[in-house]
Amino acid sequence: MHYVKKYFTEGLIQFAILLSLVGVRVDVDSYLNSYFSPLLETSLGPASVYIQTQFHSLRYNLDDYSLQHKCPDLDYYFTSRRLLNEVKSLGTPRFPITEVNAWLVHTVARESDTDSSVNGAQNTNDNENNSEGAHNHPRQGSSQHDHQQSDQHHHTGALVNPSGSELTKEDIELIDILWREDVALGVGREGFESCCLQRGDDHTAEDREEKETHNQDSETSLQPSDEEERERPASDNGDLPGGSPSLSLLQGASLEPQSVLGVDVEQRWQDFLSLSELQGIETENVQPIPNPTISEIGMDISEAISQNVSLHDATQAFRTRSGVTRSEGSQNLLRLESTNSTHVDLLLSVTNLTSELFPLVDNCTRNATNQNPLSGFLDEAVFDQINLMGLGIEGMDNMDTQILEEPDSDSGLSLNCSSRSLGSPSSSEVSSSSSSCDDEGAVGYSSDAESDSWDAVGGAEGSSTFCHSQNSKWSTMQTSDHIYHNHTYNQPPNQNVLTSPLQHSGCGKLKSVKRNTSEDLDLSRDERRARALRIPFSVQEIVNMPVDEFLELLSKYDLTEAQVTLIRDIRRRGKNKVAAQNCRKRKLDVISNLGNDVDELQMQKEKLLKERTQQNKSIGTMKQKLNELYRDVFSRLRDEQGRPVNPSQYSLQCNNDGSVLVVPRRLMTLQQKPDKKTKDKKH
DNA sequence: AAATGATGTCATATC
DNA sequence: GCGATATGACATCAT
Repeated sequence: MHYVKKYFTEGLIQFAILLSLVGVRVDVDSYLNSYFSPLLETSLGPASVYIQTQFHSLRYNLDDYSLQHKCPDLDYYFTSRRLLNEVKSLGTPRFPITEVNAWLVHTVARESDTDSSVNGAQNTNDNENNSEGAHNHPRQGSSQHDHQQSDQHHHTGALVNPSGSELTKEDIELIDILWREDVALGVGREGFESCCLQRGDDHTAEDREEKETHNQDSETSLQPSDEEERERPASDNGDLPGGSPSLSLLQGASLEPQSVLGVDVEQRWQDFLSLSELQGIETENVQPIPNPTISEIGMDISEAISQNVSLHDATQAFRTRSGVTRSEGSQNLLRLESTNSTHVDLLLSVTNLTSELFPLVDNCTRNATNQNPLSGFLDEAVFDQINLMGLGIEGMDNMDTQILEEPDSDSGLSLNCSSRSLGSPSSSEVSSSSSSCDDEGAVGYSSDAESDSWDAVGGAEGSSTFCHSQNSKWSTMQTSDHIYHNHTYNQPPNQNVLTSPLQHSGCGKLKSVKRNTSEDLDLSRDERRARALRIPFSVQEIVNMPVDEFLELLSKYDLTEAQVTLIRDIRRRGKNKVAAQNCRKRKLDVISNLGNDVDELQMQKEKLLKERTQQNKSIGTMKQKLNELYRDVFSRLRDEQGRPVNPSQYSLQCNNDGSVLVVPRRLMTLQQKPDKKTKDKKH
């Protein structure tokens, strides 16, 4: 009787819990109080409240809201209820009860596998449930039924999922581990556990211990409330102490004899149905939750992962027997194992887990909620969510693949480049590379890609079909990847043979070419031409070497006509370039010198002008003094009669002997005329 | 957008 | 005559 009571209690509590999972608090208290009030004292109220709030806190976690307390108090619960009632009053769609049906399907599946004795009753029950149209999907039911009848032995200890694949014991263990981690989160642990009771008492005992440890260690927020603490002793009469009330019920259920359990589960299901019928208002008043259960479940599991739960082994074992998703999970596992493991890896495994679990839910709910017009809502939501998770993981998978592959590809490119780069200089000696286009290794000419670019530019002189096929291969490869690589190979950077210091000062045409390919940034036109024709000499060498050496070089090596022409042109242009630069420099020097000369002459001119001014000034002073002297002299002169001499009629004449004569001006004019005549005659 | 300077290149002259 | 050099002229680019 004790077991019966426990199972009734457990069933009802499960029902309440499951309803709470979908955001509904079914008012079963009155029902339970009226029939099972002693049992209800143990854990029903707290359990439903607890799980409901816990579950909604997960929903918030899924929606990236702020993290909620994992142990919400009753205020939160009543707030949630109030809000849900408000939403319900708005006439929002009713939320289907597919969650409940899903777990019941698990229960049926488990019980169908327990033993043959139970199978008979189970099959009967399945048939009954199928006839009711509220339990199993017809396909699943029939397949399950067929499998069980034809190959019961094969399916012993395994759950059968709708797709026909099996959930073996390892899977169940995995699921159990996941749920064990989620037990504190309260997501239908009991329902799932009821499916897994077939594992036996030993295993259940182990689980019990693990449950306790996990409940005590992982979720501090899930510590039972005071009310729960008070009720714990009541649950200790048949249940193990510790953990949440749901856990207590679970443990109690696990201790049940399976034979009784199979009947009781069905009885509970019948009770549930009757309860739903009796409280149709309540079941119909199932309160909607926007985008609820699947995301919550998914996040529930992922949150279990986020709790540093080491599910690695379990998930791995789980994956190894999965189908496509398992293989994907394995790939993901292989990629991610090297790094921090548990989070993403387990998320992947959980995704696979959900993808394996929810088909059961899908089919079962579809079966169980055929009469519910909203039965597809949850299914679509479920699989949308799963798909989203899968897509997310696939996206992450791709990202990881890229991350992991890019270095390889990049390194491969580098290897290609380096290998080619290493290969060419070995054959880059002039003696071996000048005559044949097969020889790539001109000194300092690492790439022939310039030929195409050069030809495209139009700078080809002579036949540039020289090794064109090979160049084309190079060009396609180099235009993007080899551009910024060092082509100096074994040569030191300062010995880049194609780099002429004079050619880096700036070149107009070169700049125009440079814009065509980014590789041209460091190469002049002649350098590109020389590279294109595989000239085995550097431009600098061609330009700067002496004439005799240059002629010897031309005669020594078997160069084609185009090469010789190009070499001569390179030398001519190079020298002319230098000459032009020198010429301009000289011109500038000449201009500068002429400017200096102009300045100097200007200064000299100014000096002379100043000097002339000084002289003129002196002359003026002297004339003034001379005039004064005249006046002074004539003022003192007297004629024979003693009269003053008129200066206008007489003038002073200085002779070479220093004598001074006073000569009448008339006579002086007469003397000057014959002198002029004599001078003119002389000329 | 025009002016200007710098540079490369070609043609030509000169040595 | 050849090569080197010098230089004017032109084109192109950058400022």
